[in-house]
Amino acid sequence: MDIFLKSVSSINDETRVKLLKFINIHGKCCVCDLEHSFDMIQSRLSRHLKILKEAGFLRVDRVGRWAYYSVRTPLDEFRISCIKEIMTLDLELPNLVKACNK
Amino acid sequence: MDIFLKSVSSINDETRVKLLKFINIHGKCCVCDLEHSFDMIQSRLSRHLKILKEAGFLRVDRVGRWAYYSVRTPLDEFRISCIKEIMTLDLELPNLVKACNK
DNA sequence: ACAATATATCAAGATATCTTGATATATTAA
DNA sequence: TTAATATATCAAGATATCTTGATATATTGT
Repeated sequence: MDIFLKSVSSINDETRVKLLKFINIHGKCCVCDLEHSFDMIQSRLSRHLKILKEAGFLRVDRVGRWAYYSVRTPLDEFRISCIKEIMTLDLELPNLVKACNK
Repeated sequence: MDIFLKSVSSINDETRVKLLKFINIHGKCCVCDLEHSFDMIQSRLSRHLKILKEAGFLRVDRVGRWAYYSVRTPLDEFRISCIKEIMTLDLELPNLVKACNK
């Protein structure tokens, strides 16, 4: 039950649904690109990414000072169906802005 | 997005997940049977059933003074996958107690 | 019409979640 | 080693959700 509720509560937020869809579309994204794409305060973004990660939707790869978030794979059937449903939603997503000094 | 978040938030609660599974197992249940099965205060139960109904998971049929809640059908794919996942969860559900004067 | 039963709704306190700004940590460049 | 960049975490206020108890509504039986 706890794991189920963790998955569900992680997508019970407009910001995180948009982030998840955005990352699913663009693939691996570093935090600062997301920060600038979404024009979102960094602490807020970091928190939302952590929640999606701990819920099993995202993974992080750390390279140097960067953290790259991407959709975890393989995903179980339920999380796949959640992402599938999120992909059908008509959301206003920002354009990808490359902003950090890589 | 709003409809999606309504569905998701409706199953983002342990009580409602249990109710939904219970009703899916037993079929049509009236409020007072649920009330006694779950040993739950009536106002609380009524509120949770309303949330599941408005989220599209349940329907109500009123017969005389009784309200029977059952899983709505047909359900879209996403809600089906939610219920499917909930059915796999190892939850402690109460026994069905028939308690009203029908 | 009156009482009893079944259900729904409301108000208020308790609890959880979200946002922001400040600060901490870790890596790289100079 | 110092400064700058990228990311994470914490504390506190703002907002939303849950629970309870009281009350409202609607139906049935007498």
